[in-house]
Amino acid sequence: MMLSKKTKYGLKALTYLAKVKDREPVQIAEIAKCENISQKFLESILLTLRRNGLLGSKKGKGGGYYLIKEPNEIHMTTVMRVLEGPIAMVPCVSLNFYEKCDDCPDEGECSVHKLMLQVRDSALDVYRNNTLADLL
Amino acid sequence: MMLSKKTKYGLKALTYLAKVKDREPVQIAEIAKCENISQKFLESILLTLRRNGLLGSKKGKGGGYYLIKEPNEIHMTTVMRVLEGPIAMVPCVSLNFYEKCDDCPDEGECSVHKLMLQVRDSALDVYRNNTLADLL
DNA sequence: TATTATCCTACCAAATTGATAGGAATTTCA
DNA sequence: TGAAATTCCTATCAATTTGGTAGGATAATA
Repeated sequence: MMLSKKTKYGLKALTYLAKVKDREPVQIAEIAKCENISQKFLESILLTLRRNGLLGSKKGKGGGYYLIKEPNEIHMTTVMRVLEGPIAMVPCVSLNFYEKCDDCPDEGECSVHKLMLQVRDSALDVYRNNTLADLL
Repeated sequence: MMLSKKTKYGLKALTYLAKVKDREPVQIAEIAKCENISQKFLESILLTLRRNGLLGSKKGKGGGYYLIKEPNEIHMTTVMRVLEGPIAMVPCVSLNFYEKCDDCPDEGECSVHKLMLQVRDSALDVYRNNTLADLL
């Protein structure tokens, strides 16, 4: 149940970009150096953030990555889902990726289900109440 | 960030045992069968639950595992920590297993820290407010 | 003393994670 | 026009974690 480094690094990069004036493109190398992240690994993370509509990019000299929305419009629900996957800790309580447990005959009677439903709701609460702007 | 099967199975087994009359010992085989769990895997899970003071056991004929506390005295904070490990998703916000991130110069300024602190608190809230009895 | 059950250690295959390699595509600018 | 800068993309890899298995040691019962 640890946060993956992918998510950790992705969040740090987003934060870094949120602080940049005028949304100027920032190069991978700069972010990697300042945040102590393996450059190649960060490269792949920024790529998925771009593919999922959170970042824009520009190639060639003076190129790099930049936010395409304002920090207060970037919700942690989105960021977490893109980087870390479903917020629910079991598929049977997932809003977006629901799946029935094949070993569990009755969800209503399942203690795991009952508990994880609460955990999901409380996590969702946090993520919904935080945008990137709130973390600066 | 998925819940491990270890935790899932462990919780199901605890729930199963909580429903047993007079805390009679129940054999691994019975729980495994009723809850659709690999018997050998469940064996190792019950063992760690016993070693961590959540279960008692009895060997030989008529033996098995049983709760040694009442369900309403078994808190989910304990169960989760024993089965799943630290509740915090990053060591730098862990109460019981704190560790400084070596890549992060200032926790107070770290967005990951800020967010995960809230997530930890909200999860802790859920786990503190649930005993095994609440999940029956 | 035979049977029943937990106890314990070691092992294993599959999946995931964090990271690297190396070049293709695109943009800038001299 | 062409060299440099930068993202884009695919493939690969080692280490770790996870879920599960094997096989016998130990203890309790009858």
